[in-house]
Amino acid sequence: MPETILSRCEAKGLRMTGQRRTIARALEASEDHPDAEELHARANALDPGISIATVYRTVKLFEEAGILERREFGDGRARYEDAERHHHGHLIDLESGAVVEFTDPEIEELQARIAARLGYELHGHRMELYGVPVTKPKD
Amino acid sequence: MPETILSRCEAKGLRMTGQRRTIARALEASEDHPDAEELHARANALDPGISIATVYRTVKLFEEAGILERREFGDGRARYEDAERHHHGHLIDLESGAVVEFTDPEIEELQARIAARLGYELHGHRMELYGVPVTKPKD
DNA sequence: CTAATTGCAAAACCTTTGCGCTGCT
DNA sequence: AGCAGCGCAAAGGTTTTGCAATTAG
Repeated sequence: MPETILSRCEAKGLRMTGQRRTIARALEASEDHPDAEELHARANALDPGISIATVYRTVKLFEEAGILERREFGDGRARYEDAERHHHGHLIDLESGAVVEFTDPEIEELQARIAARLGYELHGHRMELYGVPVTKPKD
Repeated sequence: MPETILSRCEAKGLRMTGQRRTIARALEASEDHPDAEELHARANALDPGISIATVYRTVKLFEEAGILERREFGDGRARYEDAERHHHGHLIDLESGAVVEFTDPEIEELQARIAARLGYELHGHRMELYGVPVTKPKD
């Protein structure tokens, strides 16, 4: 189901204003992990007049709705990516800050196994392991 | 080789002042991941009069020397731990912020394998994978 | 003795928030 | 019409930095 960010927002019952739609489109078009300032620039390139405060409010809204994932790679700024994109690892160059994205067939399995062993599901909380939100293995 | 933080600092040729020695002792005594404010409190409990600015300058110094590892768990503050402690994963409760520390015999191996596949060593930079600095597999 | 280090306070960042005004629904 | 959302600017929290005084080597 290749749902768009917009359709997932609507499915969650979020009120979709012009600004939110534009920010959703900017995210949709992003293959990388933009921070708030970068996302602000990309959204304004599509449709000018969106304030940085609205970007912050919107990514927080989307993140709490499970549509976005917020990441911190150690440079002090939060970065965002579509939560539906296939889970992947991030190899970070600590000197240049470059982020190399990759997928590994084993990491998902290992992650699920470790999470199960640690009994994360007992908490009923969202958990993160290796910087990646934990999803319940095999429903 | 159970070297102390202090001895590793000396081995790296760092100028060890009274404040740095105290901060090193506070870190040595920490089994968890204190942030700057918490570390400041612990160091001052050992020997009062250390400013928060010195704590920040010292953890940055130690981190650049490879003695400490800086972590970000998503709450906006950086946290620090002894780089020599056995590598472990962090399962983070996204609601409470609690950090569950664990070791897994497979993660180290998987990490080394992925890093090698991605050719990280070609860059000659320090890299981080899954929030853990990459160490060269099998020298 | 000389250069590195410290404390203080100010500044620099990133992010959040209060407040009127705008504009969906 | 009503209320959520918006932009602006101010405030908040964490980390960094300029400067004069201090201290390590």
